[in-house]
Amino acid sequence: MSERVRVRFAPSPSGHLHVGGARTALYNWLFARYHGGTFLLRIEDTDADRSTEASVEGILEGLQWLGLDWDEGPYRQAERLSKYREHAERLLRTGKAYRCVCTPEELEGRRKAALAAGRSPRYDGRCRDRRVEPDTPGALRLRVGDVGVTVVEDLIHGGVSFDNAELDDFILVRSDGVPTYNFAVVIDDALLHVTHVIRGDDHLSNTPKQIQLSQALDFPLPRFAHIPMILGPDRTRLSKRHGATSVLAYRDQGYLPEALVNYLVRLGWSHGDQEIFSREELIRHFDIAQVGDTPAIFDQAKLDWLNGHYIRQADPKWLADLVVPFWRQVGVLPEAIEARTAAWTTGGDGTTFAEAVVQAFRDRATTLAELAQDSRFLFRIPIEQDGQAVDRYLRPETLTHLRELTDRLRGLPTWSAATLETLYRAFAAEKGLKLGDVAQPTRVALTGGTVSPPLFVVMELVGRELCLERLAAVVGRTGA
RNA sequence: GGCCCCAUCGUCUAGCCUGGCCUAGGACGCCGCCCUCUCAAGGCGGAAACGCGGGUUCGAAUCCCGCUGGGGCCA
Repeated sequence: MSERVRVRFAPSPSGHLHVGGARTALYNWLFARYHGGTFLLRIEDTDADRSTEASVEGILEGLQWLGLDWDEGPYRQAERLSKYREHAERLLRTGKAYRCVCTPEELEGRRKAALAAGRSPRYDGRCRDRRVEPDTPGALRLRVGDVGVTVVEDLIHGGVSFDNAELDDFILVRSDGVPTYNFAVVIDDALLHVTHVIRGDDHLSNTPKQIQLSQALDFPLPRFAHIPMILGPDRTRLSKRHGATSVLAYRDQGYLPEALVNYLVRLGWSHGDQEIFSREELIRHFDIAQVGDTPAIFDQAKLDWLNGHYIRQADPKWLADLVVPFWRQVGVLPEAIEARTAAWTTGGDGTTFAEAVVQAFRDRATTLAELAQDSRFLFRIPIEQDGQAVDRYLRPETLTHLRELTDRLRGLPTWSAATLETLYRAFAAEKGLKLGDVAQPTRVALTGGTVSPPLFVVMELVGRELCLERLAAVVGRTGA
């Protein structure tokens, strides 16, 4: 490829950045980075009724979070209206386009009639040769020949041909002066020197029209790559009713951007058997020609697995910072974290309290939200008791043992996972018990449930003071 | 309705272009075992797919046609 690659992501700001759009952006971004080209961003906001500034901001935020940095833009179509007008006038002058004075109501009526009569609901071309005064209001239509075929040379689908007779004289500019999608896209892609149009499959049917238009305008044709869509579990186009589709919603649930990127890139593309890709590897290996042509179903379970993987791989320091807002969501305030951090002396290897927590809990969390929820009992806040666990593990005979253990814990010289384990093992051996016979009841007393990281790590993290308090509450004694 | 796209385990996919190496490979999920103070993580193992029908060929998941099914675009 001798020409300098220029690609674009062109969302319309009528909603959030959803995972389908994110994948399209990602493929464009990777294509640009692989070729050392330019990735530009364009906001398709000609539809003022449906476009919102909040949506623009959300889209930019989502892209930034995913690490998809753009080199140019964001361009806004709403600020480029004069360019569309200019080229519309040119088409009108050269006779490539004509003014159509049919009203929307008339068109709708004829469309219905055609459908009822079993004919195709295409525009019948009745204004094509009608002579109208230059300033007559009305829509602008492209004059499309009805012989021959238009072939889309697609990087993913190969040559796809459309009968020109199937194309009608589509509208370029509505009677209210607003350019249509197909018109604005062609103008902008040409004016911005876009070399490759990488977009969703749903635009494949629009492409012959855009090719016709490019030719009428004497614009060079970009290359096309129409990537298959992402579907929901019911095999229909992914939408809100399939649950979270917004990129920022995944962020807010505690997914890591690298996990989402890794998941999305593999949805429709593969590189042998490799599942995990660093950003550098993606840039090195991503080949648009390797993108498959079959639609893919979004699978939350696999995303969860990847997210868990990335959480386990992540630098604990970085994770510890990320988890703070999630703790807040489950009622752990920053002051509580600060207090624990200040009191945290064990370890001595320089790891902070939060880092130690992350290391202890990350093997069993798929999201940061889950990690925060699982670890909230470490703080001095009311904890939920699992009634079944209490009934099962905190029976009178075990409480006797816990009472004795409490006394020994109070006198333990050094409060660390290692010394605690030694103490517990010695106690169990002395009483002829299995470790689990005393470990599980202790776990229930401290955490409220039967599931946690290794007990002695948990005890170290909870700290002697709070451990003794919670044990005392359970064995029915006060005063630690 | 017309046109266009698509069709390998439940899901993501390798293989298809350039037929034989496919007893169809990997991953997620699921099931089992190991590890073990619980749950995970990790390790090991298992069940699980070429939509159907015709061709072409010595031979087809791979090429061709049809059907069926799904998706999309036209409003």
